[in-house]
Amino acid sequence: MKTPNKGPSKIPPGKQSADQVSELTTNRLSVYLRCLNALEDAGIRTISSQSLAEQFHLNAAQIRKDLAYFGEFGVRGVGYYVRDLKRHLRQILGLDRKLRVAIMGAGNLGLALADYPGFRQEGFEISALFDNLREKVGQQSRGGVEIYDIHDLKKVARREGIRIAVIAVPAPSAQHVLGLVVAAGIKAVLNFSPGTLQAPPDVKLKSVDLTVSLESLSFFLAQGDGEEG
Amino acid sequence: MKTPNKGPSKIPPGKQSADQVSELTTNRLSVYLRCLNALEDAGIRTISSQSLAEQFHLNAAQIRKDLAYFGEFGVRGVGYYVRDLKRHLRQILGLDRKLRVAIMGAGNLGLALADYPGFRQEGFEISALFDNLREKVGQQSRGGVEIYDIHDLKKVARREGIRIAVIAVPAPSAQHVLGLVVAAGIKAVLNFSPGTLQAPPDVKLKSVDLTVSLESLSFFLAQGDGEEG
DNA sequence: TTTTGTGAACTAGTTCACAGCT
DNA sequence: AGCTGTGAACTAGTTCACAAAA
Repeated sequence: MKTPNKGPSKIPPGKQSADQVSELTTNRLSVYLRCLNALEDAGIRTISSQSLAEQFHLNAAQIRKDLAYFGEFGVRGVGYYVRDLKRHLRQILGLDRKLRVAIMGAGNLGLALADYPGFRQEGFEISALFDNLREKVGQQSRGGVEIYDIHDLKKVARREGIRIAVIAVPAPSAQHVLGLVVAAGIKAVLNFSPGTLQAPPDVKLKSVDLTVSLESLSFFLAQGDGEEG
Repeated sequence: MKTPNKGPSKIPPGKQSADQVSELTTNRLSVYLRCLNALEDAGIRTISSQSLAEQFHLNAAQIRKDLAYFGEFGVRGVGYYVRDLKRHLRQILGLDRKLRVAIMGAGNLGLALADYPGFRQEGFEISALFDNLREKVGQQSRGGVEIYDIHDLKKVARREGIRIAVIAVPAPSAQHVLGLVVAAGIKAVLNFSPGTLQAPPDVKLKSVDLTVSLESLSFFLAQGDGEEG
């Protein structure tokens, strides 16, 4: 037995044990889903972890292990049915329903994200932009996303059923805006502002720090310039 | 023995051993640098790893260990001199010179990134946008970044001394554009298009995958919805 | 035979705890 | 005394390798 910890109940076949699954694993599930989409478009019906790994430069054992956290989706001697596994992954990732997203900040970045086609796929819908500038409120993005006054966040979020907020405001307002988002009952936040934000423990905050990314590239270049001639 | 490779020479005090430093460490160096900037603005001259850790929710031992890869910057009994450590970090990260950046793709996202203020700080300069649409070439972003024809990448990159490319083109063209970037001799790439790209081993490719980030939030919400009432 | 699912081994990353410097 | 720098202990994550299923 592998789990001596958890009291009496062994986890049933339809597991969903969730908490002990690392974020690295769940991120990879997204990647697998994308691979499966490509395979299905190519007319492939069935795939082994081995060949999935080869085609997309992954590790076969890791794929199997990641999937095993959530159930037994494969068939020994065969592999995985593409359509089946896709359905399971979409269900695990919560993509089997429409998820509504608000973007905080209707500046350059916010407007770009509102119309970003990658956000539209797989069940996400950008429902609203929010800003505090009078002249922006009432306008809409090129793609047709309405800009609301940030003070109406709670009302609009409730009405539209918004579950995710994207923070694309200048760094100095980010913590304040996060506070408004949390107060509106939104539990999942994707933050693009640089620097660390403080969120309550029941709120999932994921940050994309463009400064850190760029500086990491700078480090790489500095190494190359220093060493080899 | 785990490292039978590295011959005799122990690394000298001015280390810079680079390769064996993990990316997690170098990413944290960026974070430390940002913290130090804040401290200096606040007029703090000296800081211990302990209080740096407390103020910014980090681990003191990890800070010390991260810094120790690159030298001995602290003073026992005192801590680190803020200004000094800042200078060292900027030098380690290669931020002690201007780094020129090109953005591939003058769509919504590319234009937003071109004018993104976070990119301008710490020695980065957005020198050019590139697109393949005739009507965009010759225009410029609101912030004044010129849009060039993507076929002139090699020429412009050489002339302007561009060291970093940001890929903000639609997913289907991303691999092709990466090829052009590599052919232009650019060795560091920040990719915003979803999906995996293949780059030669001497090119550093860092990807920001917005789809994966959003789906990770979706997973979190799905867990919450499933479990608790 | 093929390929999964998974314990065991391994590798990487983090935190502890303390010797030694100031 | 106070704090760094660092080996040792610990924790997390990955890969191996094989028994069991189809």
